[in-house]
Amino acid sequence: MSDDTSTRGSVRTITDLARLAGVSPGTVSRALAGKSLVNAKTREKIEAIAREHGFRPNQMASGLRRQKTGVIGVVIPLGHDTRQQISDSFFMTLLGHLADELTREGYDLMLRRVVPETDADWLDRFIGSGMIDGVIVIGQSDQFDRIEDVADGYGPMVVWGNHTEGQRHCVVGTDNRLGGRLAAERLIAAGAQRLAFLGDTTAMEFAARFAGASDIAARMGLPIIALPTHLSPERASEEIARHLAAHEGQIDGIFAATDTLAALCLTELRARGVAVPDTIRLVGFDDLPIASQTMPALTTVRQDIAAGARGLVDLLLRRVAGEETESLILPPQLIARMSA
Amino acid sequence: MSDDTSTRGSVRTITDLARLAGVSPGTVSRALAGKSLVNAKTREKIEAIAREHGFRPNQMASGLRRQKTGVIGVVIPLGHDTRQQISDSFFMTLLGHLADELTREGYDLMLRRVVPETDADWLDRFIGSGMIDGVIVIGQSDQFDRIEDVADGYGPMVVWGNHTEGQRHCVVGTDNRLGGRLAAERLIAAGAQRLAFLGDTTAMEFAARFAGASDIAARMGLPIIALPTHLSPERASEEIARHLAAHEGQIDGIFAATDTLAALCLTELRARGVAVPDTIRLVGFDDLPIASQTMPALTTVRQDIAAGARGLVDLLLRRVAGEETESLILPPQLIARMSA
DNA sequence: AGGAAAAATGCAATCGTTTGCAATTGATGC
DNA sequence: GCATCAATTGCAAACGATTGCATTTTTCCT
Repeated sequence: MSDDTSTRGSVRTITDLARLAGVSPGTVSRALAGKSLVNAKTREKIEAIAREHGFRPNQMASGLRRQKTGVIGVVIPLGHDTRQQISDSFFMTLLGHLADELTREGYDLMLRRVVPETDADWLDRFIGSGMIDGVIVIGQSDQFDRIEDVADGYGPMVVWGNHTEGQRHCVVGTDNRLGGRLAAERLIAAGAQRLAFLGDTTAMEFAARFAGASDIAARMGLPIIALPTHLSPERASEEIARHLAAHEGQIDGIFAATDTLAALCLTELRARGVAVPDTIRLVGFDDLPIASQTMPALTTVRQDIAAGARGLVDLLLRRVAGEETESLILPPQLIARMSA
Repeated sequence: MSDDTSTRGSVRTITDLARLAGVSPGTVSRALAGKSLVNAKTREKIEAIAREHGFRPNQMASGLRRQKTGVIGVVIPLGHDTRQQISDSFFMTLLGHLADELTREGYDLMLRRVVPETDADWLDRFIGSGMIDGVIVIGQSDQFDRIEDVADGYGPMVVWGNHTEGQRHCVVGTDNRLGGRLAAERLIAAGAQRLAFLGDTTAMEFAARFAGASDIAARMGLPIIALPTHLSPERASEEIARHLAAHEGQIDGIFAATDTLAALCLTELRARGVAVPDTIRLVGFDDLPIASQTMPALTTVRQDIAAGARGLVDLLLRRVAGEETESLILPPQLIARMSA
């Protein structure tokens, strides 16, 4: 190839480039940074040489000097159930949108999955590494207190999760309690009288969803029970089967904490020959793609993932810039389909 | 809190710590790095102080000096169809496993999504940034040639994708052609005589799957047609509907490039009142969680995602260490369920 | 006790870029 | 033609950790 004369990579540092251009490294730095303090012709020449040799300034050195890395950390704390989020397409979709948003703002994304149980120090370690300008925590898991602690001393952090009155860390999330109310109202409107909640209520978001459903059940004088269930498909199927067997004939409306769980539940119900929505009504949460593809299609509570990602990035970047920001609570929306 | 006396963050540099410990920065560095050249008591003292003040060495500075960052780049090139992979749970699951594997090996993961069309320079830019010790490319998209070019001058790169005879870059992937054969054989064994392939054959992996199916069709003297379909759910549904309408009654076996497409196809077939597998047999690819939850459950060709992630990381780290490595081709496995 | 070898530590240069300040160049006005 | 001022550029000190080499301290042997 003809442009191989450029000996790809022979110009590795700004100093090499400076020598070629016959100027000082400082000038090269300014030229490439687009500062106005450099003569137009000089800049042009430098840019030409840089382009020709495919030169890229070393981000580590730049980061070190400027005390800014251009990288945002995204950390996913995993609960006991290590495999929990790996298959949860909600988190993964959120991650995809985050990557888009951050890229658009010129930031890179450093992803870390941590197991708080085996590594109490997870958040401080990430922040203290000097590699990131800010951090987005996806999911509070059972680490609410630790996050609160960190928030006191570290500004540029935003968390996806549930909002609690008076909390100190900045959070973005759906109004889970309201979502729970919508779900329960729908189940009852569809004729359900004895409700059940499918999900692990030790997770804050899920607890709030359950609380919302309980609000409505209480107001209507109807019973509601919680059926603890893990998120990972292997365990969930079995647990759901047990729950359904144990409460056979005693429930006629199920609110699943997640569409994923709802879909599994649907499979189990079919296996048991239970008619949905005639015998048991079912409502999910998230409005994942799968919700519209089950048979019958899932009635569910939608979270606006794209808006969530935008909110997370927007708030975080303002915090990186030193601003104080309020939390952002997004409204859930009931998507009526066939299952309730 | 009592340990707030540690004035969190007052000890920011190795020099601060050295002053407190009454030694030189060099010694602190050696102590923290676990080198054996430092006295046990000194080390202990330094470690104690470090722990007490929550000290973490700055990774940027360390990376700069050592010319090693401890970060592996993961880049997802997006085709024309920008939204393509965002919802594709195959890629996201692979990403999750990659994060696990890299963490286990002590590396961080830097994620970047790029649109080669608007940014011809995507791969060189990432590599030249000095931020990463190596790069994993998830999917060749339509960038085969560019990847080949880069591979000539840059060692630590491994690509997830399809293997082509004589290619120069190191790839990990499923034997797509064999997978395609398995799918077609199954369809035919289930009674299909007129086959169709659902998917975009301009993507290399998909082309190989189609080629495999065509091998079998040709051997059996049966016809097979390609029905070009995008991956994003919005466009796919509509396109599938059009295909089904256009070829009504002319096909009795469909091989979908992806479980996601297969699931959508199933929904469309149901909408049209077509019986599966009686009238039309359907086989997917990937064995995603959704495959076992459709009605009827999907017969599909499994890719071992976890093994793929392990392979990618293993090969990459060996290349980071300077080794030359061969590509790794994983065997697909037919998972027989109800749809064919 | 004396001396050599081994162990521990300190010193200072280095990684590549940025940036405050000083020095140079060129332009302008009289 | 000279002083003045603005526009460019060069110089050198950072950023924080690492490491080869020199120096000190300790250990151990005779």
